[in-house]
Amino acid sequence: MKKRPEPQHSDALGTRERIVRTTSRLMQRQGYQGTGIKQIAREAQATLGSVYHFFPGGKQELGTAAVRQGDAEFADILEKMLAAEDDPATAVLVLTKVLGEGLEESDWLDGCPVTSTVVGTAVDSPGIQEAAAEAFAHWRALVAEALLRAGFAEKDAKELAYTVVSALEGAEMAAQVARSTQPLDAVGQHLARLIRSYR
Amino acid sequence: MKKRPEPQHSDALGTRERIVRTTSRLMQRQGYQGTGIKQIAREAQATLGSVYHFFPGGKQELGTAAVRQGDAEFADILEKMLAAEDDPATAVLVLTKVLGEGLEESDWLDGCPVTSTVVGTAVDSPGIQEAAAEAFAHWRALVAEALLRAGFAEKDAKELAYTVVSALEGAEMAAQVARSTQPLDAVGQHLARLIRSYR
DNA sequence: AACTGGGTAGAGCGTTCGTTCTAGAGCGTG
DNA sequence: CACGCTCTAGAACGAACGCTCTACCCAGTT
Repeated sequence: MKKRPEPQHSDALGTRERIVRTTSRLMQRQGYQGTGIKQIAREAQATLGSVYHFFPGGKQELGTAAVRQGDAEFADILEKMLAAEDDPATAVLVLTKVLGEGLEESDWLDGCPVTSTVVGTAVDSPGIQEAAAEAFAHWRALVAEALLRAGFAEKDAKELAYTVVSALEGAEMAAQVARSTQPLDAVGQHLARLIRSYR
Repeated sequence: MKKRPEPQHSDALGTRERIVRTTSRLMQRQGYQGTGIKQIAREAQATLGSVYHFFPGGKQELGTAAVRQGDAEFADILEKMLAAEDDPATAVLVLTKVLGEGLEESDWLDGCPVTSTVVGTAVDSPGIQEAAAEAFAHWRALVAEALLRAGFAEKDAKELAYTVVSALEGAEMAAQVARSTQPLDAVGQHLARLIRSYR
């Protein structure tokens, strides 16, 4: 009835998967409005027919898929980082360092994929904005869980999670614009200090 | 030789001024790529000829002018808020409240004009990215000055300024996406706490 | 009265946009 | 072998894009 070919070799992903990843990567760099469907098809080595076959909702559906892809990718990193350190303050500090390195290695091109995709789309495309809200809520939940595990009070954990995720977003953007890791470094130090002040 | 007509009535600004403000407002909502020059001309009640007369550099020049406009507008608010309170921690807290109110009143449409304009333009338009970097540095300097005035050590003031501006940016974006002032409220409380921890 | 130049006006250029549409390749099932 | 179905392929459409261009208005100067 159904077969599952789907090999995970880097270049041998299924067409749908290739389209989503390419969309996410392109919108991360050029934003939603700056990314064309024909460019996506070209770079994903797919055709327009395939793109509209898998995403009949057109560009908006591609955008939400890209946001969800970015959500999942960053949630993976976040989860691993928070699990690797017993102290959440240290985990956040390490995370800012890792984000800074990634940004610098991409020559300051690859910021937060969710942010770049959602900015400037709220008006005409509520689906994308919702997916982005879900992504932020998802990340916030991961941070709050880690704080709870470390013994923080529930109220403190939830409020700190808002600040941690917001500050990380802002610092990544500021670092990208300034082409410097300084915003991420400062935010890392201060978030660690803030978290420790609740122990 | 020269006369200065330039009345400051709301609708009687000079054409150039009208174009800049309209561009800034539109790019704040729709981003750089999502805003067309013809739309700018239409809404500014100017013609294409006038737009290219004042901005021969085309869309990129309009974008940088819009970013500088946003820079100046927010710097005004920031300066007044920091001057109105003796305690910088309180000033930041009040600021997050004000930003939240502004966001809610615009039905979550008007986020940071600099952020929305610069996201997704770094690749092809370095001028806009530079103007945005200058805006962030400008705001950072205002915050650092206020902290110095309040007696903070120079190193602490500068590092805190990075975190305050980055966190505000991130919180405004998060609030806009979540359609809620919660991110701004949490960041306001935590930034105040962080600043106070240095006294 | 003639000239000058900053500013206004918008038709039109070539290009790209998102989307639609028809045609066909490949393949497991009747 | 023919059928149906998923997926690939890309030409074509109308609309919008950024930008160029010529023409014109009109105050100030000579």
